[in-house]
Amino acid sequence: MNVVLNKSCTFTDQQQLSEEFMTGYADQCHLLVAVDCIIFGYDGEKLKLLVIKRAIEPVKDRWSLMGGFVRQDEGLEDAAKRILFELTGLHDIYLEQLATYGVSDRDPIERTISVAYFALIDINKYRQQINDKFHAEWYNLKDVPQLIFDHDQMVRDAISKLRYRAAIEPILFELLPKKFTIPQLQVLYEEVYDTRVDNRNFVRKITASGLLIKQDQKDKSGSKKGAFYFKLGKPRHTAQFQFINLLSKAH
Amino acid sequence: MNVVLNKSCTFTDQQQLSEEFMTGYADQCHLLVAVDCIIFGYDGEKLKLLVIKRAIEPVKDRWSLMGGFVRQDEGLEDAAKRILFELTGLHDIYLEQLATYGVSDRDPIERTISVAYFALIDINKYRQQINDKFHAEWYNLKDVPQLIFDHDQMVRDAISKLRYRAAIEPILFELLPKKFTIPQLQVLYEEVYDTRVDNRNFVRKITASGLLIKQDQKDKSGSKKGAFYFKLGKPRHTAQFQFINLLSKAH
DNA sequence: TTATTAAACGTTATATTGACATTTAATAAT
DNA sequence: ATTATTAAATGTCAATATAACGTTTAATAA
Repeated sequence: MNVVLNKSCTFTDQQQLSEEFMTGYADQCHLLVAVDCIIFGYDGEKLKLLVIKRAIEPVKDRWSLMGGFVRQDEGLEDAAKRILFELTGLHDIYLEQLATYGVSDRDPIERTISVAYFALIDINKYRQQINDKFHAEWYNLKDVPQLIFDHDQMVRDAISKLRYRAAIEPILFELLPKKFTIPQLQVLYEEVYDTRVDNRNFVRKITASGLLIKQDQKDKSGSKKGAFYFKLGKPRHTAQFQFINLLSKAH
Repeated sequence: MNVVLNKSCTFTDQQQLSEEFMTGYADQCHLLVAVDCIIFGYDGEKLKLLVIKRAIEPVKDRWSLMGGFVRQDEGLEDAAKRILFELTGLHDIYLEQLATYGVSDRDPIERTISVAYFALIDINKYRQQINDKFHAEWYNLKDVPQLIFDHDQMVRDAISKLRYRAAIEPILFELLPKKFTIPQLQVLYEEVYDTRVDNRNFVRKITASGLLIKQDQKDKSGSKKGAFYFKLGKPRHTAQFQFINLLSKAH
């Protein structure tokens, strides 16, 4: 594999910190900048991750996050949106910057900085469209195969951040359809935090938030009795509710 | 000002996403990658921010965060540590990645990605050493002057993240000396969250955490009676205590 | 009509929280 | 020596939130 060294990088050790502020940034080191997407999905039962199977060398046939390079006049988030669209065909997906990975040897081909974003999508909305060429596949979070480079670490960090954020803001609703049931919601929390939750306490707290609006219809698919649909009252992000204590363990 | 366009960037619109996985990353776009540091300090009374006055064109005499470019074989965090050391002479500073800023026009000179880190340091430990050349200055957080580029936004984001993190982990102790007093600690929380706190409730909660170890000596500098010193018992980060409800407003 | 299944609902004891005032330890002033 | 001053340190109680726990209900299947 051929390592491409950037011609315009003529860094020397005498370089001063203040060089940034010389006229222009000539002779500074330019690096490859990639974006990788950790795409979470929920189908009403399992929390899943979308990964792609590399069809091309190098690391052919290994699993990977969806990623790509940032273009010259493209913002980071724009790049992430573009990549998500190319993979899923979806617009307006919940997208949040996770972290940037920049250890110098993280990519064996060439030194690359990767800005990781995580996305939350309702799996049922996603219908594999143009994207057979990416060999995309949903895996249950627990069964995700080993990924290339530092992508495993990215996924761990993404879960950690997801838990973190979901404890403070109601972002998990991004994983659900407009209408969802309480059991679906509860299982989602159980999946995200990898724990069982006491149903009665869960309902008490979630209703105390005042976020949910009960619908007349029921979802009959999951049980004989059926479960009432709810929808989110306030716009998904405005609600400032503490979800921290939503999890009281089931016994 | 001369805009330096990277010679090795020969991106075309026909470029495929999967190009990342061709043999090597030839002809991909390389970008400038900078690191900027949001440096918080506390002197026992005020939460402060360290900024530098640009001595050189362009944007001469404007205030700025401390930053620099990432070098070819240098990790992102290594770059941040190097910059921090060059400015403060300090090693082993608490450093956390904040976010990466990559809107394509954020830097008027040349398209630059900036990875922002925030640092927490005990001001009294910091003695301006080699660094007169940077014209560094501590400002009370409320009085920080306007900064260049998107640095104001970075500072706002850093405060937001600091509050966020401090609500879950005891990171604010990084801003204090080894031995500190309860009043110092309380004022620190008040500064970070920009609110007054009820002293009795604060003490109850902070002692309930079991983190603090009371010392025999008192700090006599602040009052006639003096305030007992405490130190942090457990290593600063291991403690997993919920600091969320540490703030009950004073009336 | 009965059995089955998952959804929906309620109570109580305990722990946590917010609101609120007084006492204490040291120094400074008389 | 006594008193004044200042900030530190401490305690109580009512209200709220929490965790733990079992029973009833609505629908379908047998």
